[in-house]
Amino acid sequence: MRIPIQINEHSAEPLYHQIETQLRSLIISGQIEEGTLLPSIREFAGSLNCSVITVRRVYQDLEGEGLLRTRQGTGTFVAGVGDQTREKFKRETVVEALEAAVETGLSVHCSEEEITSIFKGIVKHKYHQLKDGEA
Amino acid sequence: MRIPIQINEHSAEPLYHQIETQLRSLIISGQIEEGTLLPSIREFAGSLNCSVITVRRVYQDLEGEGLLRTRQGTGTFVAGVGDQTREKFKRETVVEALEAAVETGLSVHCSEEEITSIFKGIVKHKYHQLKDGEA
Amino acid sequence: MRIPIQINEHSAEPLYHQIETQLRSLIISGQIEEGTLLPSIREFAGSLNCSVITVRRVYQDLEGEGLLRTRQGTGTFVAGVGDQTREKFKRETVVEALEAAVETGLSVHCSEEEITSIFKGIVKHKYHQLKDGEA
Amino acid sequence: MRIPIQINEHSAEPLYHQIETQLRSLIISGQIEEGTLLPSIREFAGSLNCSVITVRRVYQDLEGEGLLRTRQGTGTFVAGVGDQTREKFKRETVVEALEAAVETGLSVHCSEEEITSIFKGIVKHKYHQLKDGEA
DNA sequence: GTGGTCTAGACCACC
DNA sequence: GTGGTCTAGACCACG
Repeated sequence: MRIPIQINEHSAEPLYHQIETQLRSLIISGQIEEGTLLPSIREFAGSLNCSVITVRRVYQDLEGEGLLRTRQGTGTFVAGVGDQTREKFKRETVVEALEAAVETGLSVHCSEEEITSIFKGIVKHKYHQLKDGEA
Repeated sequence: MRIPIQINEHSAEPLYHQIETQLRSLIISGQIEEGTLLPSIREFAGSLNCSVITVRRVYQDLEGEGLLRTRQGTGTFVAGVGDQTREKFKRETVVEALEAAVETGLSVHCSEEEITSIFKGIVKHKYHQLKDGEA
Repeated sequence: MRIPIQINEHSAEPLYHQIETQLRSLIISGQIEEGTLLPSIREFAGSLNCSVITVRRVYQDLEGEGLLRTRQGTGTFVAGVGDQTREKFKRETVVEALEAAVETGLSVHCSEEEITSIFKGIVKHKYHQLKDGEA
Repeated sequence: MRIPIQINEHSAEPLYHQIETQLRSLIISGQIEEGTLLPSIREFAGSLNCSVITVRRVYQDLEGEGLLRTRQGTGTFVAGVGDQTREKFKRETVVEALEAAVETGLSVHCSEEEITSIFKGIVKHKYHQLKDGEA
C-alpha cells in the first residue's frame, strides 16, 4: 500500500514529527482502514528517503497512542479507531487549531469582523482549491 | 513598566520563542508605545523567572527585526513602527494562523460547513469573554 | 483432540511463547495425559490461526525439554512425566510467579499487611470463580 | 542526586525496560520527590554504563507517561504525581502482579491452601530480608 | 553545560 | 522476510 506522506525538507519541524502528524491524520480520518498492513519500516524508510530509525520512531509513537499495533516478525497494522473516537478526535483537532488561531487574532487586537472576513476568504480559497483538484 | 507576558512552563515551545512572540505582538499592535524604555535584561529575567541569556536573545532578535533599539548604557527602547507596517503585520499574522488551522481541518476531512460552524462558535466565545473581562 | 490454548493478540509476549507456556502447563499438570497424540503441526497451526513455523518451534522446544516425543511419519506424542517431576514443576512455577509479584510489591513500598490483604482478595475471587464455573 | 538502579546484564529483559521500570517505581512510590532534577542523560548513561540513547529513550518514555518533564537546555525533572494517583497506581501495580501469579497457580492446578502457604512463606522471607537489611 | 534529532550499522528474536 | 534493541557519533537548539 502506498501511503501519501509529504515531507518538507526545509521545515524546522522534525522529520519524525511531520511523518507522525500526517500518518495520524490519515488513520484517524479513516483514509487508511483499520487492519491495513503498513509498509515495513525498511521499505517505508526507503520510500520516504529517511533512516529506518526515524520510521521506527513514528511507528512506536503511534503504537503508544493506540493507533497502530505491531507484531514482531509480522509487521505493523492500523489498529481500530471507533467511529465515535474518530469523530471526537477530528473535532478536537480542528477546535484546537482554530482556537489557537483566534487567540493569535486577539493578541494583535484584530476585530471580530476582520478575523471573520479573513477566515471566510481562506476557507473559500482552500476548499475551492480542493474541489478543483478533485474535478 | 510592567510587560504582560505569560510563560507556559509545560509547553514544548522554547522559552525565548514564547517571550519573543508575545513581546513582538505587544509592540506591533501598539500596546507598548514607541519610545518606551523596556526593563533591563536582568530585571526582565528576574520578573520572568528565566535566564538573562534568554532575555538577551529576545532583545537581540527583536532588535534585528528593527522593533527595538539599544543604546549603550541607557537601555532598550521600543522603536517606531509605521501604521502601515502595523496593519500589514497584524493581517499577516492572522492570515498565517488561520491558514494553518484550515489546513488542519482539511487534513482530517472536516467539511466546509463544519469548520465554519466551529469557527463561529469559537469567535463568539472568545470575543464575548473579552468584552465581559473589559466590562 | 482439542487443546485449550488461548492466544492474546494484543500481548507483547511472542506467539510461540504463549503457546509453549500453556502447552507445557497442560502436559505437566496432567491435563493432557501421557501418550496422547497431539494435532499435526499444520492442523494445530490452522486451529490456532498462526504460522506452521510457530507450532514447529513449540513442538521442538518441548521435545527438547523431554515433554514431547516425535515419531517420524506418525506424529507428536506427550511423553511421560513422573509424579515427582510434576509436583516439583508445579511448585517451582508457582513459587517463581509469586516471588516476582512480591518483588513488585516491595519495589513500590507496599506493606506486608497490604500485599497480604490484596493477595487474599484475589485468591478468594479467582478460586470461587472457578468453583462457580465448575458447578 | 544518586538514583539507585540495578541492571542485570544477563537478563533477557531489554536494558531500557529495566531502567524504565525501576525509575517509574522510584517516582511513583515517592522515593524520588517531585521537582527533583534527574542526572543529565550523558551523566546517567555514564553511571549506568550504557549508551546515551538508551537513557534518552527512558526519559522520553516516562515523559510520555507524564512522570517526567524535560526542558531543552535545562534538564529533566520529576513531574508531580498526586498522592491519590500514587496510591492508586501502587495498588494497581501490585494487584496486577498478584493476579498474574495466582492465574499461574490455577493453570497448574495448585490448590488454594497450597498457593496461600507458598505466598506466606515468600512474603515472610522477603519482608524479613528487608528489615534485616535496614537494621 | 543541557536536551533534540538524525544518521549508519550491527545483532537478535520472531514468523 | 519482519520488528526490537543497542551502539557510536554527529550536529543543532536552548539556557
